[in-house]
Amino acid sequence: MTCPDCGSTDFSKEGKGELICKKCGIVLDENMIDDSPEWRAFNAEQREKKARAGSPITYTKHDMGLSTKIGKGSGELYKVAGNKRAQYYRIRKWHNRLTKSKDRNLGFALSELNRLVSQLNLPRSVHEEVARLYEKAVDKGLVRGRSMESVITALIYTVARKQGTPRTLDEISDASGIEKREIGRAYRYVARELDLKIRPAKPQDYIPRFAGDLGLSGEVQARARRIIEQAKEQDLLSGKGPTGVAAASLYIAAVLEGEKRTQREVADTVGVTEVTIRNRYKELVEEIGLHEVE
DNA sequence: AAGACGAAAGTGGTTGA
DNA sequence: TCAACAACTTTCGTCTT
Repeated sequence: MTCPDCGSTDFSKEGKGELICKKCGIVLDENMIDDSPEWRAFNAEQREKKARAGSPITYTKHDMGLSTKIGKGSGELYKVAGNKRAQYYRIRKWHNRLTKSKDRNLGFALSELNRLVSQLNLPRSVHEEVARLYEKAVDKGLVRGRSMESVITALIYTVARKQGTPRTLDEISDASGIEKREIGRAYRYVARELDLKIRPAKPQDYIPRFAGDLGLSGEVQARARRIIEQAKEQDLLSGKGPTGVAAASLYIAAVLEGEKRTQREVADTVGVTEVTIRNRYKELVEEIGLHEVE
């Protein structure tokens, strides 16, 4: 940022809550929120002690921010009696080997997970859960013979759906660059092995996101939800793709609420074709008396 | 001219023998 | 492993606004 007055880039936070240009003295911002701690520390030890928040324990860091080591450096083990020493060395060697290879795997996989989560705009809870399950999958040796990426993407697919923020296979495939077929395979395999109960995605879960993408109001969303509810009561949805249903109900709701979008617009953002929208839409209009349009 | 509609043929995935 | 099947897509011609 540059000073609008003199073009200088040199600023100081004079006192608290004000941003001042060092060259011409103009006050650029006031009433800023002061996020520095209210306590003072005079050395590293005090800082450590007074800080109330450290980095949280998290599965998204491969060692949860903590890791185990047996004996620090070379000196530590001399405290152990001579005859046991060789044994401890061996234990340490293997411990290191095991955790190193697992760490490398996890480190790489989790950075990929990071990338995908942010690209797909998934909530933190999904991120955590996937990281947790991935570690479990590694421990069970499920990644062998499959690429880490495919397992990660499969888990994202599963968890996102389970937590009510589903992403379509297409979206995940686009973001990860992995074939839908491959994701599907890994997904079934992992779900079976890890004993994840998965139910088909609910059309409702797609509503908020796609409505947002289409710039539709809350009324339209509520309307779309009601349409889906009615359709479900009449058993119109079994076997139908949830995205198609979501798309059609959004389309109808938008028309009814006077915020019409074209079938093409809806189809493109949801990722189905106009034809599918039309088919669902026809069924819905027929079966539920939706003639309050005029 | 753009959007909506629908028929027909093609595709990928599930199911049941 | 194979064939049958339903859902969905692609393509394209026609109708409506």
